[in-house]
Amino acid sequence: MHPLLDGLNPEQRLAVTTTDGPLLVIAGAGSGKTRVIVHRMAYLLDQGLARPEQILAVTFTNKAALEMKERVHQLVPPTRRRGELLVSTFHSFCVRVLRRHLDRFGGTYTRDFTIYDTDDQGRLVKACLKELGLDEKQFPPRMIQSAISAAKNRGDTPDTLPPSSDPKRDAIVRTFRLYEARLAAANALDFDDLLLLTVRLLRRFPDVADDYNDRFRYLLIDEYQDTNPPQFNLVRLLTQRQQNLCVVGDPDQSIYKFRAADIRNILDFERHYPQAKTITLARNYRSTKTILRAANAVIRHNRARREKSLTTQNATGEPIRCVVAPDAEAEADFVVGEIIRWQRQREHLPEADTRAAVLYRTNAQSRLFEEACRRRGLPYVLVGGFSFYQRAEIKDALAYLRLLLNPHDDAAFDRIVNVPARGIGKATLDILTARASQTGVSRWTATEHLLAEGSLGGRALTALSSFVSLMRGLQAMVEGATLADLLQAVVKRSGYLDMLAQEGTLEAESRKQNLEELITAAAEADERGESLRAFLDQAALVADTDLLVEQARVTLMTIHSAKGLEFPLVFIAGLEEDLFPHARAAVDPEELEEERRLFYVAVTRAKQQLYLTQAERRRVYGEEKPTDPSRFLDELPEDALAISAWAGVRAQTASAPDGRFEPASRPIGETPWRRDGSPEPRRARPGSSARPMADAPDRQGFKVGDRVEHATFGVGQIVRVADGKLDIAFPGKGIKRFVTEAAPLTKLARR
DNA sequence: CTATCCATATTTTTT
DNA sequence: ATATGGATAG
Repeated sequence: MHPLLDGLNPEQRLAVTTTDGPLLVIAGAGSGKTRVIVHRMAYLLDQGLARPEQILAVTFTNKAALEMKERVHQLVPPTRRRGELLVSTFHSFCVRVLRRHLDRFGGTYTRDFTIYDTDDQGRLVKACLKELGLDEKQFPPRMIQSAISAAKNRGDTPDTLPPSSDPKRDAIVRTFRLYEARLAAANALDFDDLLLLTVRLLRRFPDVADDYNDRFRYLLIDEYQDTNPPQFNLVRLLTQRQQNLCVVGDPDQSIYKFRAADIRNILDFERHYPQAKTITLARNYRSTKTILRAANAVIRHNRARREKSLTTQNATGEPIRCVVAPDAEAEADFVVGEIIRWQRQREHLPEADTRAAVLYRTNAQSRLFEEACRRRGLPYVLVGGFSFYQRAEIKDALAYLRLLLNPHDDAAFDRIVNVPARGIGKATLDILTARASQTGVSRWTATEHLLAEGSLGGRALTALSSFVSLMRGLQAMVEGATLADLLQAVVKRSGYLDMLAQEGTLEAESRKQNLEELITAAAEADERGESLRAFLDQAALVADTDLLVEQARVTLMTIHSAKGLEFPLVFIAGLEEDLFPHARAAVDPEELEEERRLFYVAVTRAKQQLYLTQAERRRVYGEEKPTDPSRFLDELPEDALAISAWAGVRAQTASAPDGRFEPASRPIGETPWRRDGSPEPRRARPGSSARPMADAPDRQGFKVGDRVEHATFGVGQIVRVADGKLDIAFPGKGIKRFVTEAAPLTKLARR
């Protein structure tokens, strides 16, 4: 047998070797679909069916792309893969195409376009509403924003939408029109545009489409159930000349409807490609029988689905443990305590077999788990939330760079024109806005016009012209200087560093450190020979999961971020009505089914042991409210659970004599953790937060709970002191370990 | 024009 | 509980 097929089951082998024509691989959770894609690519290369540059593989995140590429490289000797194997996300691929060909349109858009992220988009929508005199209360920007995005993904433009007497529809259409005009004036594309314009480009210029059709002889699409209409169109356009298309996905794991993903793409694949062969991978290699049985039972409650039941030869495994905690803090404490206990029992095992994940529905839940981890000194990595590239100072610095590359980037302009404050206030900006919208030019051009006319008052004139000369001076550097030097000049000459220095707060210090880290990243990009353009593209398109540290033994993330990942130990937290399923989803039966698929995804992340937790009370908008158990809990087979009753489980809070926190809740039948028979003291009141772990201070006087500053990572909190090593949690960056003597640390005052 | 205070909404999920 | 935005004062 061919060595690349070794260790694959018959269906997987078939999926790897059926290389001719369209192929649909319905791959259940944990059925080794990534493995199939990887081996398929390796097989194509090995058999000489394609050279690397003739293969295009599309994954859901850049991280997955990198990993997949690496795995192919491991399977195929370098001699067989001269040329670049293209594995990327749809968005990254489209940026590549557009950077090459967008000029063909001739109009306002050029290949120097800027990418507007969700944040920029939101600001723009707000500005448009304001300009149109529409009330934000009546038409929430977020709602308008998603309406515009939905319309775009349906293929609508402001012109195809008829004027409506419904004030809401009317507001949407008018905002949509202005929004598109402003984007065009700024030579900016939002995330949706990246896909839409690529489709339009390939349609309008058949020679370009032909080029790509000739180049890519094999197309592989992962997570096909989450493709949206423009992505589908793109796939269509790339398979005009040949249909060596392999799509892999699981309809039961479709969880991105809010992003316009259309599950029909995968359900109707055989209709779209009549020649298609279909292979189903129904054997699960990941989870225990118990976990899989639960997953199957849950997903069976969805009506709109094709029946598919996964089987496994794995062990039966432990029952799924369900725990009700009195409140969310106790829930987090319990989870962290269990992780510690579980990992201790497995100290002798390889690290990969001791990894744990805490999954939750909303990012807001992450904080509690972070805090619990810190209290217990458990190192963790947080995925998502406010990632590095979402920090204000990082976005500010990048906005300077964006403006240097594209002066018409209005979002960048607005972001930094008065940051740091240089005397350009509301009045001046209003004049600027008026001029820009009257003449339909960018804010930068409007500024130039205003300055040239000399119609501005003295103070505004000085302020604006100093800004313009700052940018011109920096612009002169763009060609010659390295990225790192350019960035350094930006933060220095703009006065950004001075502003931070003047603030003198810890917060400002930490921001400064973040900027230094960005400069380090720029220096690394310099070493890779990356252009400023590539650096900014990457910053706009990185997903939070892309930054995930694989080695972390504990990962906190939303279920959405966990798609495609697996862990021996998984906790699904917050199993409460209105949280999971989320209140906004529970009203619509279709959305409820999507929530259930989300739950299915969460359950199937677990390999060995699964915990489901609920908090009996949870703070919502600062107010404690009682919760109801999630309806999903009722959908699990009772005999797969460690407890079956959910109502009325009320555990007392236990606290250990040495001040450590113990889980405040436990499954029925387990004795509370207590060393002596003393009456249980009440838990610290909210507000006076928990005492940190009472580790002995080391000889430099660093204690758990101290706030410290590190030269590179900024301000953090010590979470563990042991064996001459310090674990320090840096907000948003996870926990790093240092050797006490060597670490460049400064102790800071307690908050 | 900037800084500060107070009211208000805010929580799905992400390329 | 916290972030944002508007109003007010300096």
